[in-house]
Amino acid sequence: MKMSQAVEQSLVVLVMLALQKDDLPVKSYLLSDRLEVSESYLKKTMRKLVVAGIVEAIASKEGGFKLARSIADITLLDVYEAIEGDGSFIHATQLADRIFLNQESNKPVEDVQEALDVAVDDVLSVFNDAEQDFKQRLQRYTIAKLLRHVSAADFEKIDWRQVN
Amino acid sequence: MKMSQAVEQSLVVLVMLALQKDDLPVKSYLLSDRLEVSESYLKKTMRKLVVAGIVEAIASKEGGFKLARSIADITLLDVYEAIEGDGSFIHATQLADRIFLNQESNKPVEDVQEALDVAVDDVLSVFNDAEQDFKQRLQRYTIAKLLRHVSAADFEKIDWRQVN
DNA sequence: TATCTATGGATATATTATATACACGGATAG
DNA sequence: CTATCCGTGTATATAATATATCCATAGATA
Repeated sequence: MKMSQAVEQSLVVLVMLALQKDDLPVKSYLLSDRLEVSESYLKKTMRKLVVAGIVEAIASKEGGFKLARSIADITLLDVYEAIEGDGSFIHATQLADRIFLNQESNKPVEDVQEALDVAVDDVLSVFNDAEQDFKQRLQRYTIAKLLRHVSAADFEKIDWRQVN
Repeated sequence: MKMSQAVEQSLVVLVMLALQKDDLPVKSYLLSDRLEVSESYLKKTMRKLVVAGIVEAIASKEGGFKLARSIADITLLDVYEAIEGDGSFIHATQLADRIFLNQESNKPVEDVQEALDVAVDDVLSVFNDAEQDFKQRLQRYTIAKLLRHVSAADFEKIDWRQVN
């Protein structure tokens, strides 16, 4: 079970946008060149952040991407869900139903079958709870908190749009 | 980020083995036939459970798979890690290092770079903590607890090896 | 209105999950 | 002992998904 690299990519981009001087939009090729990743893929990733309302896209000359809201309002969970979606880690098949399917003998197990239905619900809710634990931890952390060691004086100093 | 279906498959198989009369070994084709899954893939999955010390394999006529230890000693985390491995959800690339790489101008950002190094460590540890939250929840649940609604009288009643 | 941007669709490639086939070694029932 | 039949290991095939590329189009603004 692995997380898409696009999540890490998104976090790095958001940090760059947070540091951008005057909150000016940064073009996709400036981001992809600097991070040495594919521009096309980065644009698709950025699109997900746009749809999630995390960044704003400006399709124009002198356009690009900028933050859509305060870095204090962007949690790691927001970024994670923007990229990975809000689906569950596990998706319930009806595998356990087949345990007692098509049986001809072994009839005196109806109460066992009922107990197993409870067990299936248990498994799903335990995994669901575990997933919630994971996501709640991500929700407690914002981009602002990530950047807490950047002094106020250093914000707004950098312009990624300068060639260098 | 999705979990392999082999995890659910493993849990169902473990339940079947737990209910097996006299703890007799059950052959792979009996398991795969009943669950209507590929026998080859199920055998590969079972092999992981063997390596993890969760089930025992007996390669012989009248052989098969049986539990290697008490269902009170098999947690959902044991099963999850047997299948998915003990690796991390996220694996650190050095993507963030490139933010300030190859820059010619923008020199007065060395302290920003230091702050970002801290931020990268933060992100990794937050995701790591979230993962630990997830896994700790799985560790609190055993197969025995899953089957707590199966009455003692119903254990040891079923023989999956009977044709039916 | 010209220009440059993000967008969307189609498609290609890489990686991983799932599935199949088969030769081999090993344990045990007889 | 030995024939039998099981799991193991390897190689390979297929499906699904992640990552990457290209290009035509729409949109915003200088």
